[in-house]
Amino acid sequence: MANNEEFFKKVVAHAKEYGFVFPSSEIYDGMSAVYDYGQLGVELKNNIKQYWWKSMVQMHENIVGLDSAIFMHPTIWKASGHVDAFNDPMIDNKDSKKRYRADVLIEDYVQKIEDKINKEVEKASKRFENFDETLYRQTNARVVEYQTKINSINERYVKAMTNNDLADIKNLILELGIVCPISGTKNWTDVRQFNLMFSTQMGSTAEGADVVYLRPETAQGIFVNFLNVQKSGRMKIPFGIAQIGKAFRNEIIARQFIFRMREFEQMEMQFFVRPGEELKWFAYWKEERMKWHRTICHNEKKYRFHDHEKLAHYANAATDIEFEFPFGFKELEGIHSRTDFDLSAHQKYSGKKLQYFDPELGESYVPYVVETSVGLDRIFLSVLTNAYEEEKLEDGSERVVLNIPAFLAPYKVAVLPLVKKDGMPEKAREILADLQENYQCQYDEKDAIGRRYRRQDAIGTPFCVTVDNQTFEDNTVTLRDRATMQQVRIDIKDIASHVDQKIKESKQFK
RNA sequence: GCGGAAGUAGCUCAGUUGGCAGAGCAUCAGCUUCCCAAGCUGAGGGUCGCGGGUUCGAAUCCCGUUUUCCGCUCCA
Repeated sequence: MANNEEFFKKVVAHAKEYGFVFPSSEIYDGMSAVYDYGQLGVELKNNIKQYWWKSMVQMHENIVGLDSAIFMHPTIWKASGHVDAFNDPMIDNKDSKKRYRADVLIEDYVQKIEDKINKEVEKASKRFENFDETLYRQTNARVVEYQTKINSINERYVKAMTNNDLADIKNLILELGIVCPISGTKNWTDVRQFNLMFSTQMGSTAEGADVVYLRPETAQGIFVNFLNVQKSGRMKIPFGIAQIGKAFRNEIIARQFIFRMREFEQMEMQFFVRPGEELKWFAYWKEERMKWHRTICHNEKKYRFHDHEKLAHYANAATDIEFEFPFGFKELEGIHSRTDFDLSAHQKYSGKKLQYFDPELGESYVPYVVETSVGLDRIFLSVLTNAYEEEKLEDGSERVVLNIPAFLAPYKVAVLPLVKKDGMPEKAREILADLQENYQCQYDEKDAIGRRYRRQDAIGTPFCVTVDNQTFEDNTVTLRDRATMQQVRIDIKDIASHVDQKIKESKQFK
């Protein structure tokens, strides 16, 4: 594990050093869990996006795209359950360092009182055979006393929650003498509210402004546009809507570099199906998506499914595709059978019908939804961690190489004059100009050729084209392969077709 | 959020008891070089994370803060 930690640190350092990922606002000390993509990172990220879009939208005639706004009507987040699901008050015990939900602590306390009541009543009823008037009265009085206490606790708790009076919830915990089950102490921190969603105001005056949220997932933008797309695109079920976009989550703790960020990018596809057919499609997409991932990293052992046993409120089946990062197997993509939860909720909250008339069945229904939702930044990280390699070469020297699949590599070709004289730079720039039409290319004439090859290795450029003296004799160049370091001599006019072929091969699933 | 450690040039780090801010690599310019980093000459680059305090004097001591890493915690 220590090795993996070291390895991961090296990948992170490499990402920064070569311009893949920078900490956000670095000159102002940075922002926790926010990162910027640099000149190489943006290329890699865009390539991943394009590949996903092509696979999902371009290659499926029944899937279309969408780009919905980040701001949405606040009621959407009530309908989706996001507003209610994440307003728990939390409290920490300073001695045991354990965190609890303050409401659960109070509920547990109330539960204990109820247990006491039950015990007493049970005790009393056992002696019921030889009826004991005194005991009956005593028990009755105590039940009333407990019940009053419970009621007053509940009343105060509800009031505090309604007024968002977190200080009073803490007071209540202190007054009741609730102790941490682990440390047994009452050394509590203040109660704090953790809300998953970022909020801001819309409207230019403070008084007239409404609270709006930054979307915590892109999916809802698809659901609320379901009928727009279906009708304007004349879509027939089953069909899908795909979207790539930013989402925002106010994570309590965000670590592991770009794995969990507060601002991140999702690539989602919501597939609308007939009720009752959702599990069939769930199985279909589960398999399809796994195949897709395996074109990015050809090592099958790096991927696995993690089926959810405990399902979210909206799902009737769910699985994750996990990737083996240096810090363990972690979720890359979620595939969820969301039932009709979202569309039904929006139908209810908006008062608008969100139904589809199925001409084959001759009836209307709220479609069921199967979702594929993948973290773009996580794929990025999986590509990077999987690509990074420190090689010991035969001559004893070392090279750091990023084995990024050619079809995703930030730069496809580097064009290099063997030496900076004899017209080689000019010839190289000629070739470069030609290749730039189709590929992201680099030109480099500084330093010895071997060093330049290493520089390209370090940023994952799969091909290096080198102009030498022979180029002027027969119009050929050498083409070096990143992985093997082998060179072939090919005609200048064949470079493009050669590179094309290799790029194509790089995503072939073996 | 709690606890621990760290933050000095682009990177890796040194900096003694508080006394002129350093090295290697990298970068840039030039020379050399016909195929796999570390040849020669020269140059640029730092408010020592940030703010305050102690001191004649702080990278160094103290307090606060922030970021990163580790552990805990959290993650429909």
